[in-house]
Amino acid sequence: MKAPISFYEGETLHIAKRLLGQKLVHVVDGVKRSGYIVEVEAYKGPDDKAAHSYSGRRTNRTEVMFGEAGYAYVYLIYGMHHCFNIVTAEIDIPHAILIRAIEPVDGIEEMKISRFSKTDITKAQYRNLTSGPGKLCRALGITLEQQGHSMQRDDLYIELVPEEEHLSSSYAVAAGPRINIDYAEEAIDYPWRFYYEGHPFVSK
DNA sequence: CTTGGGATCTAG
DNA sequence: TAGATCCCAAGT
Repeated sequence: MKAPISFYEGETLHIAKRLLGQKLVHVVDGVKRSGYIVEVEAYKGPDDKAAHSYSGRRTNRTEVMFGEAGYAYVYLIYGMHHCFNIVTAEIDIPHAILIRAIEPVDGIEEMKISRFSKTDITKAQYRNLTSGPGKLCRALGITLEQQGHSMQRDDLYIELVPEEEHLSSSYAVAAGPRINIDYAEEAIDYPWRFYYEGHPFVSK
């Protein structure tokens, strides 16, 4: 079942934790690519110094964060990598959740091609398929084209995972400080990164 | 128009 | 551990 808009409304930290174990789906050329979410980070502007929407900074790039929940916020970083976020909370509250890692499920061969241009890869390469925000975007075929897209589309959505196949029953949820936000002063230590402890696809 | 910097990844 | 590589936003 596709996660409804209401899934993304409410308290961002709760939504972040609820996203763990759900399936992120992107359909490319009619082929479904997906993975279980195993690592996320919450960004809560305008008060969060790590957020692009800090202090209400509203630009073409960040505009979507100020809109309603359940939309994709995609941006390019370091000139070459894409990062995929989902907007949460109410209108004018510019929160978003960065998806940092997934465990591959559907379309694995297609993801291998997108990442390594071949399907014959080593174990180490397989572990690197989707274990980071830039890597998973590359694998899923997410680019700036998806910026601002609704998560209710037929080709981009979260699929709610039935309780019995949920990773949360096998892994403990850990919380810790977010990665690479050393400029964020007092927000550096906020424990807004959530992940499955010991899961092989968690970054780093 | 110019400039500085960034929620990363890979290779060596 | 450095280098790739370029959008984005702020300032002139």
